[in-house]
Amino acid sequence: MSRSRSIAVWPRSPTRARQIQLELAARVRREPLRSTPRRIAGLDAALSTDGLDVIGVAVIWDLHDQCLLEQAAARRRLRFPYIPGLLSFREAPALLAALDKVRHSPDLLLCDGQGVAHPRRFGLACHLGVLCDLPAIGCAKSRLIGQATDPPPEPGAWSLLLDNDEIVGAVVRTRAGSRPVYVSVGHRCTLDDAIRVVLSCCGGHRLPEPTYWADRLSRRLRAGS
DNA sequence: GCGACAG
DNA sequence: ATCTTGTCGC
Repeated sequence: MSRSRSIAVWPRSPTRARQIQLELAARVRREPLRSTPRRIAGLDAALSTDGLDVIGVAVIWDLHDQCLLEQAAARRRLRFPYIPGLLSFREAPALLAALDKVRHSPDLLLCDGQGVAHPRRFGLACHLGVLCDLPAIGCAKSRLIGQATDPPPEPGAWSLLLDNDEIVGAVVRTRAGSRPVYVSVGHRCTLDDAIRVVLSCCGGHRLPEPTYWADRLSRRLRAGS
């Protein structure tokens, strides 16, 4: 029961990977969310202790009841090096495999990485969103591209992330006293939707609950192997 | 050539 | 991501 289409391609060379990004970037849709998402999939990855595998984790967070419904993980051999701008070719295979193991179908994907706040407007969240044909949001812990002023110190405050004159995302303060997070559209939603969703599931942590729990589980699994 | 650079 | 001790702050 694969949730992603069979259009996935996993190149070995950086050049081919960038070419694929340019092709798939044309499929990214920035449009209003059709309905309020309830089941949010939180995605994150960790490396195995030996550094040979990627451990992908997918958790399902119920935004209505504010609780964790399910969690799943998948381990895949690393087949691509880490190169800024090409992160998805390294983590996506394991994340998609983890997503396929989850029983509750998610309404939206919340990823630990960028969406369109990317050199070719195709970060991890766009890649996963397009392959699964689901609304997706990128919520990264640091910046890849773009400039922004520091958002005010109050939780909920944010400032636009600009790449020249283009709006590529927002720098959002999810918690007082903590560094802000970088939010951007992954697929099938607007930047306002993305900011709203991220803020709606931030329960006291810097990271939104879905991503927070996925991160926690991935580290736990790493420690146990 | 130099600096930047998700995880 | 991962490696790592102490240390500043609430």
